Amino acid sequence: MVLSKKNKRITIKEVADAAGVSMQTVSRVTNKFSYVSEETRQRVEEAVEQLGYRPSTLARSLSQQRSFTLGVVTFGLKYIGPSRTLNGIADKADELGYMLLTKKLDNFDTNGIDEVIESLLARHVDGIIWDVPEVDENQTWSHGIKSLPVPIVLMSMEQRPGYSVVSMDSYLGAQMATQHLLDQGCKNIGHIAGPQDWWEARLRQQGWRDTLTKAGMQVLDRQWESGNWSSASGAIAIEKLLACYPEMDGVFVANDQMALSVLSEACRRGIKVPNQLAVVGFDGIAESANFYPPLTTISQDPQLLGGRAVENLVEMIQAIQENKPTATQFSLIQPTLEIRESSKRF
Amino acid sequence: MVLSKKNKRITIKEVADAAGVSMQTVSRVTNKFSYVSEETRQRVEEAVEQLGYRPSTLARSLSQQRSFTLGVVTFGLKYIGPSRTLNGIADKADELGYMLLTKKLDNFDTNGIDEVIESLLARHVDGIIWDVPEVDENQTWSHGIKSLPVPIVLMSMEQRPGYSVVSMDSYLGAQMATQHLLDQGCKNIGHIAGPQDWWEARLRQQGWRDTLTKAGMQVLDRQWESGNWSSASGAIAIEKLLACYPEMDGVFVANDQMALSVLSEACRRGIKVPNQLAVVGFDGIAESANFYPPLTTISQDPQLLGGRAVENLVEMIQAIQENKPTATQFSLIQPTLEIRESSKRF
DNA sequence: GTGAAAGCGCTAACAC
DNA sequence: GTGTTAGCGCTTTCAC
Repeated sequence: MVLSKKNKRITIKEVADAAGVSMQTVSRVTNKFSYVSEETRQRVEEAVEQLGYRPSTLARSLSQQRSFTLGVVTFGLKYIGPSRTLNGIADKADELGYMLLTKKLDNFDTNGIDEVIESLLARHVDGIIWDVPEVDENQTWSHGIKSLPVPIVLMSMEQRPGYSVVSMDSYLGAQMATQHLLDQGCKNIGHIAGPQDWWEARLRQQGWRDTLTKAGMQVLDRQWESGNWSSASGAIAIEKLLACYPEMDGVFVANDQMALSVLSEACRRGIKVPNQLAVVGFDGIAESANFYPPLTTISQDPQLLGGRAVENLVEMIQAIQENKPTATQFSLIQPTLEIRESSKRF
Repeated sequence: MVLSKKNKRITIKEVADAAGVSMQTVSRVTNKFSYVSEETRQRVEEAVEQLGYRPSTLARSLSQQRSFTLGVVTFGLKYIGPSRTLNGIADKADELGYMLLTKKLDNFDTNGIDEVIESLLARHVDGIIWDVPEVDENQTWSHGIKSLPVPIVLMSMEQRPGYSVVSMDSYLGAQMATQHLLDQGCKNIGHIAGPQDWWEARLRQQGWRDTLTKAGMQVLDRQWESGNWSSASGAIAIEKLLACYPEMDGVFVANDQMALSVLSEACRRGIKVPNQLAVVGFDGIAESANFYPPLTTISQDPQLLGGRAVENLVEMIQAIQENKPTATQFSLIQPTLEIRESSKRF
């Protein structure tokens, strides 16, 4: 294959010349709207066809000061959660006529943030979706980005004034999970949490704790352990928990990957699930329905989550275009309880 | 938050005026290279700092006819495999100074293809990575894209003249898996395949079949079933297989998700893994180490796969810049056998 | 070393 | 309806 640098783009000017009209007229034809006589339109369309002309969105972006491109910053794309969200973002962006410029962040160090944002702005994105979980309270965000020239939607964070945020209601989900275990007659409900510097992990733990307290049970430190979301860490956590809290008859695990290890360990030790130990996970990954036994879980819809973020962002972009004030929103997406055999005692 | 349309960008001209130099000189400073007197450089840098000037990559792309942006077209981003590959692509792109314009394809209908490619070209990507599995032999690709103005790297496809392709050696992996089962003393080795219109699914099946044949065993139709990669489909497949091929003492499953269901079903029926049924999966997803029992699998490194695609693409881009001929490459990435308890009979 | 002019491909604003 | 002019923000080329 020999591609030469010379492989020149057909420009609007060439089309104009070929059709014997001005560039403006060609522009009018390719952008629909504004009237052009049927005859002229025909001639232009022919020229376009013949020359194989494709308008340059890039040039248009520069001239219009609008790129119809959104910047998306994600974290941990190699995990299933974030990529499902990205999938939701991509679908909705497509639907609304935007493309995605994606960038991943690998660690939470503050330096990278500016750089990432700059690289997106340099390419004139119309808005930014920030899907990097907040770790270590306020460390990550709130940082320096006081005044961005484009709107931004933050994902999976606490509500904060001046920003649009889209999050899943982890606290509610945790309550639903724990209450479900109580309803199943569990008397000693443990918890395997996510990394404690993640906001969502803390929320899930709090939901568990509060629900037990409200039910008049006390919560001891030996009743919970934390992992790092991975199955491997779940395996370690459940071992410790079984040792420290042997009377445990139900456990709420902060994500499905870790719950998988709980089920595996139960199998290995001959602990009967759900009768000796009822298990509830969180996330609702597709595979959880085929764990053994099938896992009861708090199911969230990342498609919806990502879609909502795009909707909010595009709303803001449009408001700016029309010089209206942009209202920030806080969207809390509700999870649902998916009851399966791992917890069904009756 | 009130963002106004007026939120103007600082341009190179403003910096030039502030520093009392020409635009050209500012450009020389921001782009390093080419000499500028130390004194002038200082003044310019100060002005840049003070005004908060950030060069517009967009404008530069137009003027240089080079965007340092790669287009990536993926399929099934919601699954873990494709997103791990995307992750690898993102990492390497970052390393080499490119950004990613991502687009997802949802179905294999040919119409969408042109449109997707056009939308990338309209934004002047320097090259394209096409990570859409080939379904229905030749249907998807080979199509109309006779002559793209930019280089492209195809992923997970057969070698084809005139194109650079990066694929995993599924055939080899399948052979390794099957041979391993033979080595463990299995006499009746079944297979759960992926969807038969996927190239990789066919390869994996062929590797299994050929290995058995070479070992002097015959392969009957009732020895295999196919699913659609999902755990749910794996559950159905293993049920059928157990019914039709009851003497089966080993099974090679085309991906880990489906293998999960095999393990679950075995557990449910009290079939001992690996002694009554040895199981080998494919992909090496992180969770497979925490299945019960831990799954032996053919592990592939999507990070490496994606990275290689970017490397090849960037090489081609650079060759074009330097007006050298671009050589196409076919890269086959080798998988490895990860032996765990699900197959370890001795 | 530094600057002026032309151009990348398109559209907004205003003429006619 | 259609054309002209002047940018969008930068780089390239060629003077000086």
